[in-house]
Amino acid sequence: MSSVDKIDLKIIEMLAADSRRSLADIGNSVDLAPSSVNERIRRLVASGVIRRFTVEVDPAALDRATQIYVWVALREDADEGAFREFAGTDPRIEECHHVTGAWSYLIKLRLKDVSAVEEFLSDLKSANFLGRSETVLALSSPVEAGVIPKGA
Amino acid sequence: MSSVDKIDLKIIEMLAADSRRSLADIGNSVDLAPSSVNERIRRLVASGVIRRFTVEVDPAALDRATQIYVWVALREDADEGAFREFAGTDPRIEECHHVTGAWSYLIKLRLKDVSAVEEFLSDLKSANFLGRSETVLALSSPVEAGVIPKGA
DNA sequence: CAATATCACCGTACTTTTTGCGGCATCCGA
DNA sequence: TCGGATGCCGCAAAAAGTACGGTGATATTG
Repeated sequence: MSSVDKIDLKIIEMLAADSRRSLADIGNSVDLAPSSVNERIRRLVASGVIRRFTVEVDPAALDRATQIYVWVALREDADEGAFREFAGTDPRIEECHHVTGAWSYLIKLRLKDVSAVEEFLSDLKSANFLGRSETVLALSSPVEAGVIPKGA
Repeated sequence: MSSVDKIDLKIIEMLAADSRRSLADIGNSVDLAPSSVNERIRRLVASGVIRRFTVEVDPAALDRATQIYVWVALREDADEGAFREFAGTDPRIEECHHVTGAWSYLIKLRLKDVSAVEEFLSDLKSANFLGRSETVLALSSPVEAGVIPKGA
């Protein structure tokens, strides 16, 4: 079994904080030789526990400083498969969840500014997805992660 | 001014997809010498455009496969500063936004399972933050990022 | 308009890190 | 108790990252 033990967890934590740390450096913290740390990381990646090495970027630098949530009820006749496809492709959509409650989907957007919301909604509408929707703006975010551009 | 030109953007994209790509490899794609790519990355990090090198982890491996949104209205007498402090510290909270609309905060949680929601709400309550709340479960997520553990 | 300063890039030499692999101890199952 | 696996180690080779002086283009200024 691929268990992810205490040491793996510590390694993951260190990599999450700074994935450029050297194997020797990490090895020091977990009391393992560099080659052993390497082997563990290799296994974590191979088993899919670590999905990818990446960078976290300042949203403002990418013109995506504005965070917006949109509750969506799809049209009765909407092609739900096509909608999911659209959601996965559109770079403005950071998250999209099928949710409990009165609405069917919750979409999280990252946009340049609030004026871009209108364009997004009109895109949804012209693709015949949109029944009703409700938009919520994030005014400030005590806890927020940076952006990580979607994989190609 | 720190502009982030076309080339920087491409570099960022490549690093986002795989931050372990070699400078030589990246250099090939943007037609720059390794040392030049290095210099650009150094500047992107120094200027804060790239916030950190990190890893994206499978939520399930960290026992955080369940995504939950909680609308929160703070108690009238709640210490808002303390609440923000709490939100920033609690590892269960992935995001916390002050939002427009009927509720004051929108919190995104990553938990082991739905049963952990109750515990979270009771924590909020016993810290005297909670006025009213409404919980929304994510059933499935067409678009979802992996977890990136908060920095220490 | 010419002299000069600045900037980004390049190539090379140097250092550090990663990677591959044989060998060894330990733990488990037969 | 006897394999057999598993995880770790250390070393050597390969690769990657880093530092830096030099160069040409572009911008600045007298």
